[in-house]
Amino acid sequence: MTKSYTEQTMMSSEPQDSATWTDECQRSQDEQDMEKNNGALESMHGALEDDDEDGLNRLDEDDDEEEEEEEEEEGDDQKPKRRGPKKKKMTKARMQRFKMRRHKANARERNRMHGLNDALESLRKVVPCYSKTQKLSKIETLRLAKNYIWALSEILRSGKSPDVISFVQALCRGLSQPTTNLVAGCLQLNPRTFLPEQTQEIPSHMQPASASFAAHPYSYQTPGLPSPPYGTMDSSHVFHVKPHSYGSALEPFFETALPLLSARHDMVSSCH
DNA sequence: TAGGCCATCTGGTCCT
DNA sequence: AGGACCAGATGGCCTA
Repeated sequence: MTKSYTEQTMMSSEPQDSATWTDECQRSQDEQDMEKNNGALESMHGALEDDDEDGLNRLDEDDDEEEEEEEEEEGDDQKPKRRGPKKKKMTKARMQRFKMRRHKANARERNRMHGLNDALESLRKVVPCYSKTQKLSKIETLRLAKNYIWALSEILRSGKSPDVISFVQALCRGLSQPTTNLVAGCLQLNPRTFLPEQTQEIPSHMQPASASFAAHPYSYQTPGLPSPPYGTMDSSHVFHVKPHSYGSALEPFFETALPLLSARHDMVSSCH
């Protein structure tokens, strides 16, 4: 899995400076002690994932005698008084507990993200163009999945199977150029056959007149996306399509629901 | 080298 | 109180 990567980053990444944390602790001697303890905390990390409570319990006991010092009586009149709840003084034990909580929260967050990524990976597998070597990005996977769902539901709704070009057009709405190429490659279709000739806000292929599908009701709007490729269908891009066999997810679809691929070779040959 | 993508850390918020 | 979820920040890796 990503274990090795995780471990690498765990080892390499220092605890990031957060304003509150560093303000509170200001690199005190305690923190230096804590940094010495980082090794122990790191090794504890594995145990934490197994729901290790021992460390915490021990720390709680350690902290008992210091727990009650709420204080922080800013006797200093020079500084403006701070609003809000008074901050507890960061004792060594409290800091240790804080770090323990953080490590546990980090571990949970990692697990959560891994679960999310697993789900995304399984989504990749049921969406057209699954490839272990050329993985779709997360965002592209979601967009393609949305288009795929829409295209399939449109087929169900209309009761008609669209032509391949229209289907690919529907799949590629709002996708980046590389992903569009990938989808086309999966279908062994030349992207030029379904991409508009000129760049437009609303590509011509998305207009109902040019496609068997009605206009996409939930088409992706690409509102101010940071990177140019998103949502653009500029046919001036160079297409580097490496045709390969259909994705595993697509095969059953075309074999059962869309028996129109027999005409695919005709179309492809007519494109060249 | 810039930009895209990703994993991780972190603090905040909400919920149980 | 603790966990889940979220979004921002950060740094690493990869590619055009």
